[in-house]
Amino acid sequence: MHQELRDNLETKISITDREMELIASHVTPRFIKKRKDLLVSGAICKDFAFVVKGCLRSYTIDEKGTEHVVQIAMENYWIADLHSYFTQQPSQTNIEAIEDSHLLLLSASSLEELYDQIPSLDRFFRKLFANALVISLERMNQSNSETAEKRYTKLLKEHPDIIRRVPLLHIASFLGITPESLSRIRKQLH
Amino acid sequence: MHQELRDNLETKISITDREMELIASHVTPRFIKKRKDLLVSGAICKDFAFVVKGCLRSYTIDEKGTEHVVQIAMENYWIADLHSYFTQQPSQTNIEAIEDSHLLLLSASSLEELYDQIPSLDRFFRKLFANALVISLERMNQSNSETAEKRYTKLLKEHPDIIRRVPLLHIASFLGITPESLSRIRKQLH
DNA sequence: ATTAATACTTACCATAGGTTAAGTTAATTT
DNA sequence: AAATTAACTTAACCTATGGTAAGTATTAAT
Repeated sequence: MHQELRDNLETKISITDREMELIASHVTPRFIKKRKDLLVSGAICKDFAFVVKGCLRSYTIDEKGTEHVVQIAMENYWIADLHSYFTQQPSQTNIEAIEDSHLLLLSASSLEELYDQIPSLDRFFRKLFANALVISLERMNQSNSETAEKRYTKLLKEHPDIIRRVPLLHIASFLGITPESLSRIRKQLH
Repeated sequence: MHQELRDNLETKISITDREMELIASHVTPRFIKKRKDLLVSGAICKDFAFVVKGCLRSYTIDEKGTEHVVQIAMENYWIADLHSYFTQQPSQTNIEAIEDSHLLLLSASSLEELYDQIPSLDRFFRKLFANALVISLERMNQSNSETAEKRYTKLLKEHPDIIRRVPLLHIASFLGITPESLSRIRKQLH
């Protein structure tokens, strides 16, 4: 269970056995059933979740009641409402399991302690956030420069796993279009 | 000239005089005239630029030759093509001064050295990238959930400085619409 | 197995924003 | 200060995507 986390950390930093024990002692395993919530908007996002197995989405709900998917996280991804997590203010975001999922939860206070005891964790998350930022800016740019059809075909090519495992209505929302539009786009692509 | 940078670092970490001297020795001042390029696509993004004074934009150009503004940076902001900077691969992005600007440039190799000599810089950039990520995800979400008019009025309210100092055509592009559309929106708002 | 809920599709009409084109205003350069 | 270039506006028309509604298919619950 902790091995996946260790492997993930070791993609960016090196970790000693002692350090890993310390990290493991701060992390809480959590199983969550499909369609159950890890976070509901209004609550404070207590934990940064590392996905050992499964699939989750974070999303907001606008005034009209429409959902907007912010992030889709599968194995070896991290998911949270970072704004709420960092500030410990109420979340605007919901996080829900798309499949039965195994998570490792790291609370904000635990992470603060770990930053002080294992300085390379600053480096790990510096790299993690920098990567995520590059991806987010690229996604924003695509949203401003490409049609929904191109965004879909690009996602299909680069993340076929998402297309396979995530319901179309959530993919549509992630792409910023309605399920009806994505259905039409798919049809045009035969 | 280095004081602005020190102040910026000290919003997130504390810095000793010795550390600041070391940082200063790795940083290159650069003056850039309005409408001149700091980075052209195809080149490798050598430097992370801290804006002491002035205003710049990063943007991509699509197949049709249309520009898409990715980032607008004014005083105390950092700007670069992060993907190119981290990987030292050719950039897809251009960076251009919107006003005559004073910058402090930090090369990728200098930054690597500094990370090893001043561990708290990992923490500084961890926080910087985390903040930027939160903002980028929020911007993406707005793009998926709000009309161009709402996005404009929100920008007007939260960043009146941008509206004042940046030409409308670049603001339009940043918002993901054409200058004609933004002009129409402005008219409707009287 | 049946029922109920969730996911997906289709079609028709509506609209925000894009495209084109022409003009005006403002900022630079000579 | 004239000339040039960049920035902004307006209007008529067009298109990608949204909204609504009704139906089918799939998955989950009883």
